[in-house]
Amino acid sequence: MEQDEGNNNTNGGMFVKVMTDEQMEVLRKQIAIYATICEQLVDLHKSLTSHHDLGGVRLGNLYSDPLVTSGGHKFSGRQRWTPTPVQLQILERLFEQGNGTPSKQKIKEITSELSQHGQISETNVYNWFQNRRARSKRKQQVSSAPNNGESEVETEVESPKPQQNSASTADDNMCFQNPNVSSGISSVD
Amino acid sequence: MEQDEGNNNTNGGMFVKVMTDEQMEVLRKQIAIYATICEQLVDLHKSLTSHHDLGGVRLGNLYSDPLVTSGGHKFSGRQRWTPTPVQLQILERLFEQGNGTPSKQKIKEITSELSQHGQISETNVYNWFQNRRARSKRKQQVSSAPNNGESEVETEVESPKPQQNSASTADDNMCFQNPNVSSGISSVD
DNA sequence: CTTTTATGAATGAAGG
DNA sequence: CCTTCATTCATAAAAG
Repeated sequence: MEQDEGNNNTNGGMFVKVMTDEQMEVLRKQIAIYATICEQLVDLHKSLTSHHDLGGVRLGNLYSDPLVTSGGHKFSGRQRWTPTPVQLQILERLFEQGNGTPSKQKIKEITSELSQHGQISETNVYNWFQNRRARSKRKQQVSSAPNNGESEVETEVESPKPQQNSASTADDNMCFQNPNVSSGISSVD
Repeated sequence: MEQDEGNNNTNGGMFVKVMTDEQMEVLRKQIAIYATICEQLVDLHKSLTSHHDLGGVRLGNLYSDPLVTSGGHKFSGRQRWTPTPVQLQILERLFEQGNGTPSKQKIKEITSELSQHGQISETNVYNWFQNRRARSKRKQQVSSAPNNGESEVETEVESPKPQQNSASTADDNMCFQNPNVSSGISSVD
C-alpha cells in the first residue's frame, strides 16, 4: 500500500502547528456551532422516528448484539459504556473548563446533563475524568521524551518507510478550515 | 480562552498559540466525531425517505476517519508504528525472559535499546508488551475449558459486516458529506 | 484490486 | 490519584 507520496511537511525541518488567538477563537466558535447543529439534527431525527421505536438509533457503535435477546432482559456481552458523540463533546468541554477537579456534586450534575443524550452513570463520568487526566499527563510526558540517540536506522535495506513513529513528534498534519456548516450559519456574532 | 493549560508562551509578545500534539489530536477527534454524526444522519435520512420498512436499523460502525478518508485529498494521517524485525526479536526475547512486568524504568531502557534499530517510542514498547500479554492470555483462555457439557460458546460474536465499503468508486452521490475539509490552513506562519 | 488477518493503538473499568 | 487489565477499533501486511 502506498503512502502519501505528497510529502506535506518537507518544508524545513521543524514544523509546528501555530494558531493565532483569533484563529483559535474562530475555530472554537465553529466547533460550538457545529455541536449545536448536530444536537438539533439528532433531536429532530428522534422526533421523526418516534412513530415507531427504531430502537437504538444511537450514534456511535453502541449497538448491542441482538443475540440472546429472547425474553426481554439484556445480558448481552457488551457492558462497557461508550459515550455518544454528543456526550463526548460535552465531556471534553467540561474537562477543558473545569481544569480536572471533578467534585462529587459536580459529577452528579454532569451525569444528569449527559443523561439527556444517552445512558450514563456517575461512575462512567468519574472514570472518564480520571482516565482523561491520567492520559493527558502521560501524553505530556511522551511529548517531552528525551530523544535517544537515534543514530542510524539500519535494517530496511530498501523501501524507505517514510515515518513509522506516531507518538513522539508531530506527524499528522491537521487540516481544517472554516466549515461553512450549512449555508450561511458561519456568522457567529 | 483558557490559558491555564500551562502553554503560556508569551515569548517576545507574540500572540500565537502553539498547539500540542494532544490538543491537535483532540481537535481532530472532535471534528471527526461531527463528521461521523453528519454521515450517519445523512444515511438515516436516506433510509427514512427511501423505504419505510427498512430491513432493520443500519448502524454499521462507520468509524473511518473522515479526515483521512475524505475522497480526494489525503493528509498524512496517523501511521502506526511497525517494529522492524530486529526490534521484534529483541522484544520477543525480553518477553520470554519472564520480565513480564515491564516497569516504567524498564520501558525506558528497552526503548533506548530498540531505538538503535529503528524509530520507536516508549509508548510503542508499552503497548507492545500490553498487547503481547493480552494476546497470550487470550490464547490460553480459548484453549482451556472447551468442554464441560456447555457448548454454545459465542466464540466470536461479531457484527455481520464490521467493514464498511469504502465506496471508492467515485460514484458516491452524497448531498453533503462531512464538513468538507478541503483547503486547510496547512501552516499558518 | 479486494478480502482477510495480524497487530498497534485507544479507552472504559478495576485495583491498590 | 496512578497503574493495570480487558475489550475494541483501525490499519499495515498478507492472502486471494
